[in-house]
Amino acid sequence: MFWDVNKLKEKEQKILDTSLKLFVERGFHGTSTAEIAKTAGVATGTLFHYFKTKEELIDRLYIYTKESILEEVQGDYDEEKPFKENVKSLWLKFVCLGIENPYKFNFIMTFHCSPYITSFTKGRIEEKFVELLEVYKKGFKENEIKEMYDELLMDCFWGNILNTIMHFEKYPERMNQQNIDLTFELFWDGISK
Amino acid sequence: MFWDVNKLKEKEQKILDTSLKLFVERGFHGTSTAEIAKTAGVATGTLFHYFKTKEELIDRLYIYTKESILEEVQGDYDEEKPFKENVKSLWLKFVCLGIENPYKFNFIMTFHCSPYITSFTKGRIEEKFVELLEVYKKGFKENEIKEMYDELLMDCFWGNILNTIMHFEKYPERMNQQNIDLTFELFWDGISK
DNA sequence: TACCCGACCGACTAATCAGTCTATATCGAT
DNA sequence: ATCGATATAGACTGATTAGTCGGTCGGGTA
Repeated sequence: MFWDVNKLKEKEQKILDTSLKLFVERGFHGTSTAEIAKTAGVATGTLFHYFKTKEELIDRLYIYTKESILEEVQGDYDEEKPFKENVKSLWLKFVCLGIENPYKFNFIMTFHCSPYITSFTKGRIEEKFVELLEVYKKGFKENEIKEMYDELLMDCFWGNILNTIMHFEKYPERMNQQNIDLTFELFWDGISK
Repeated sequence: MFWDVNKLKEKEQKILDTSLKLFVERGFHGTSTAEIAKTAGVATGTLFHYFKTKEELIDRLYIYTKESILEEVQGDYDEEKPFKENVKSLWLKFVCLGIENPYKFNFIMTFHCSPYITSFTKGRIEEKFVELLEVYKKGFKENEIKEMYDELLMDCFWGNILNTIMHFEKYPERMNQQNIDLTFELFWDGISK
């Protein structure tokens, strides 16, 4: 039956959610599978039923986390609006998402360089992010932006977003409309001619 | 004798160097003390002779790493030169240091948020960095900089440095005078009024 | 009814871990 | 030459680890 399909996946889901939290708080090797299972309220046998190895667990957690972020930032581009507003809108969406989901972003920041995630997995999900930004790349070329190669522009964009999220995580009392606008201007005025 | 004093500390030094490399590559819990000892070419007994616990090892490694960076960036401020040049000179020193010592910077990035380093240690070394930047803070206030609070300015400065290091680590073929100058302008034009 | 398959469990195992212990070696000082 | 202190070694230990195994349970199918 339909609700049983969901119920079946409930434990798998719980294992993923628990792993996200524990991996961020204590690291990959610092979190035992026994601890994940216990915290998630399942047996170790169940954990290894869904995930063949601990490596497969973190690998699939990486995909799951990145895809859930990607889903929330889809098809946002509005040709009617000025380019800067489009960029700011995307930037703001990522920043808000990061502040609302500190564990997800922390996990990605910590593990995107790690050897546990296979490069196949990294590449597969990276492609989707490049796709998302494709429509903006054209805009950057047509506007009053400093001359630079795509990779630098992308790293500046991402770097600024991650930096902003970490900053407001550190100083939550500073987070208000004015300061958020300011941090975007820091990025925009930097890349503007 | 003089060279014997150095020789005595040789193994301690080797343990620190080896730990830096292994902790970055495989994480804290992912690196066993036996592995560190073996790679460093000492016995486990020797490792625990110099470092009471694994926690003390990473704690002292953190101090050692940050202090070695700090030492190389001291007393650089030149009242004669324009402010922007002073800032760029400091910025450049950090960026070059980061590119020359990827393990050191990677270690700090990975572990400055980690629970293994005691907050006492973190605080003690953080003070010295704040001291270093004190002389620049005054300069920022007196120049044509956007109005913002110190913590945001500092996070932008550091964020840009770390971002730049990571970018050129990823695309070493892009690293040349022109692109390094450009990345600094990205920061400077961002914070400028 | 019978039986089959995937979900789920937790006791179990072989390997590995951080840290200890005891023994020897080498130092500088007297 | 002798001595206390420190440096070094590596076998050893109790605890913990990732992963296994043999089993129960319950819904779907024939």
